[in-house]
Amino acid sequence: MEQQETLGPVENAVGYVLKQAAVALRNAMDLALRPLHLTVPQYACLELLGQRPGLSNAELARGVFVTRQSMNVVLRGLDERGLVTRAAVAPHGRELPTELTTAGREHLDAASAAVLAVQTTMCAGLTPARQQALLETLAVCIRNLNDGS
Amino acid sequence: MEQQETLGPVENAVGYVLKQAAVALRNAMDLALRPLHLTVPQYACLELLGQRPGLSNAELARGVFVTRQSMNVVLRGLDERGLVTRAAVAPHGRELPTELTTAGREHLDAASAAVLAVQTTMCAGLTPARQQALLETLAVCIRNLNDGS
DNA sequence: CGAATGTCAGATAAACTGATATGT
DNA sequence: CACATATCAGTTTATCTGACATTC
Repeated sequence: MEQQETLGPVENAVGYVLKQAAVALRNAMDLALRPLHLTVPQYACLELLGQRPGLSNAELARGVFVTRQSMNVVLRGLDERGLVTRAAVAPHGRELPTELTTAGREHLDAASAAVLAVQTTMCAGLTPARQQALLETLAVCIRNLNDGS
Repeated sequence: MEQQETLGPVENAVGYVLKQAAVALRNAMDLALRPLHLTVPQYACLELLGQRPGLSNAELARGVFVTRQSMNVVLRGLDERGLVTRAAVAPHGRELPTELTTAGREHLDAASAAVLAVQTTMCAGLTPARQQALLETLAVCIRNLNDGS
């Protein structure tokens, strides 16, 4: 197996490395969340709800950058499992505010700890300054990409 | 000192920002490659083949971090469109070396230019030193994540 | 035999677009 | 009416696991 040969331009492209990092992170999070039977999108939804209770489907969708339709699927799954509750009637418009149940809160706490561990692993050996620089540089990249579209 | 509460912890998590950047990049690349009727995995395969002609399916799969099965699908698509050719008989074992056709090379050249433009857009305003730091920091993250699994 | 490879088949996850109904 | 929301339905894309034959 010739894994560590000469590194061509491919391996040095920012996009390539960025994708690789995202995939590795995704896999690690999947693994960490599997014991809790949560997918990454489900976790993201719970986390957002934990910080901002009462968000509606459309608001959650915007918060995680997916369509309302995608978030609807996630939300229904969480609802069926009793991790969230949705208001039966809409207090305003068609918005159905969603909140964590006790079970949902417990799942979220466990999941948060697992995800934090992943993040700690990922950033091992990086000084706080370097982590901050990573955050800021990525923020610039995101803005650059989204401005164009 | 009071942090402004508009940004919750979610938006400051490294994983969150990393995913966001990867999604934004993916969308931008999809857009850039659409006129060429190439998906991102197909482009990645062409790029790798351009730099290392004669790679087999399994080797290509390892190069872009997907399974043999996934790469097989990509490769078949490219073969049917006449962008790559695969040896009819295996010179060694079961490996079927793959190479770009003339049309494949042309597609690759156009795709490379489009992808480079995306990358340039993404990194606008970043000094070479900051780009380099981004690459190195991400490399550390990748290593940290993969060592654990 | 054991290991790597190519490939067929089916399953899944996570997103999408389109259409429809409802409420302000 | 315009607009935002919820949700149903169908589709797409990119992956995966499992199985099997082949070849060194």
